[in-house]
Amino acid sequence: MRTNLETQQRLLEAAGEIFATRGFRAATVREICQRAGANIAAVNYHFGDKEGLYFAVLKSCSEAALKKYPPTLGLKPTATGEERLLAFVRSLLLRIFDEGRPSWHSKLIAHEMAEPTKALAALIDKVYAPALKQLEMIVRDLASRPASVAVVRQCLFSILGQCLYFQNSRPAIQHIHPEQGFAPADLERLAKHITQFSLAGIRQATK
Amino acid sequence: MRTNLETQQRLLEAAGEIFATRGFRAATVREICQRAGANIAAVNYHFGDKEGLYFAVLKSCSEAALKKYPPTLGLKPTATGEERLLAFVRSLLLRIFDEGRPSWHSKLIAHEMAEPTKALAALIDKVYAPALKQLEMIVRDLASRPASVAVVRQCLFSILGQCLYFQNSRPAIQHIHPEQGFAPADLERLAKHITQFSLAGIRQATK
DNA sequence: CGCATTTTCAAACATATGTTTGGAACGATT
DNA sequence: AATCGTTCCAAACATATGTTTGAAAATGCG
Repeated sequence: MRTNLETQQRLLEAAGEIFATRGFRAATVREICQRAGANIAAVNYHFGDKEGLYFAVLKSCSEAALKKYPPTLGLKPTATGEERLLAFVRSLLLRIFDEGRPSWHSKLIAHEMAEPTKALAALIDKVYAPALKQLEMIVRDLASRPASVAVVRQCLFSILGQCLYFQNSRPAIQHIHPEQGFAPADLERLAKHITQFSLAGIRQATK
Repeated sequence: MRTNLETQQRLLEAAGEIFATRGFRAATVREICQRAGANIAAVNYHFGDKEGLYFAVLKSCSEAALKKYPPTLGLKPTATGEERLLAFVRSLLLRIFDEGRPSWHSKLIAHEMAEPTKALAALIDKVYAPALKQLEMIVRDLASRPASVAVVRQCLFSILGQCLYFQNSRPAIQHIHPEQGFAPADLERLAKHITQFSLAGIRQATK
């Protein structure tokens, strides 16, 4: 009962990376098994079929991402709205630019958006919607005065859009601005910019 | 010499729609030919291979999008920076939410970002980079004072990100906010929000 | 019309890919 | 050591897909 779990684990690892880079459909079971050092039949034996493996990968990566960058963000209850916004933005950027599972998670979601599978709805409910809800609290807190649902929502879109841009347009960014780095210091600068930019935007939208 | 062009045209139409929804790899020649009412061999006869058809589609869709929403935006030379920003944002949103070729173009780019093909670099140089350059002029004009390259760039990212969010996360948006409409009036409201939000952000970043 | 070129078509081909299968190897338990 | 359930594996299978082919149909032209 050890090699069993080890093989499953290796498959999850290999599949996570390959699904993240190629998407569900373009990823091949053969490539996954080869990288995992497993037989071609291993996927069907351990996960039923390719789709079962994919769902398991999504589950595994979601949990890994939420564990490495927990929604609480390690903030004190006394943190100001601005601090919480910065923490939210920073954690999102860190997840996007991380190497390994957390970034797989972002890439998997990106692929789902471009070419949805049956897993999309559940993934949104489990990961995407809670993050939005959390951001909504922050924005309401930062608003100059009680804001309408529509205005708050537009601010959410503006903030999320600024962060996810680096997920969804990275090839273009790197092609046009090859000198732009994304080391931790760069990300911190970026997070601060997005936070300040959004703070001004929120105040403008709720003044 | 008539049916010839007609078949090529039908193939381009059908392929545009299918490549846009499924991406290059997941789209099948058979489905494209069926929708175009052409024989399976038509793609290879007229475009060499599937990739040739894909390149032709990209070219066709780029031209169609730039023709329907030209970079000049129909603005007077006397337009203020704010008007030009609004026009830029609006045209981008219109292209994203359009039905037909202009939206195919956006979707094709989105697929390229998620799973790049050999066409990506040329596509960026031809379409993406010029738009960025144009936006850069607007931002520099709106800055409170001469801004560094880095600050301007971050503002570009912020604005583009807000717009492209609706391209790259639409499934999530529609799932979480099913009541959110995207009729012309909604898009106008959205464009105004993004413009005002960004205006405040730019001023904050360049103060 | 007669002929050459172009275009269309049904079928076949070659390859890739998810899945199944029957048996072998393995590990735990008695 | 013997047995039983689990896991692994090489091979085969079924299907999907891009491409090719050779002939038929259509088209242009004198």
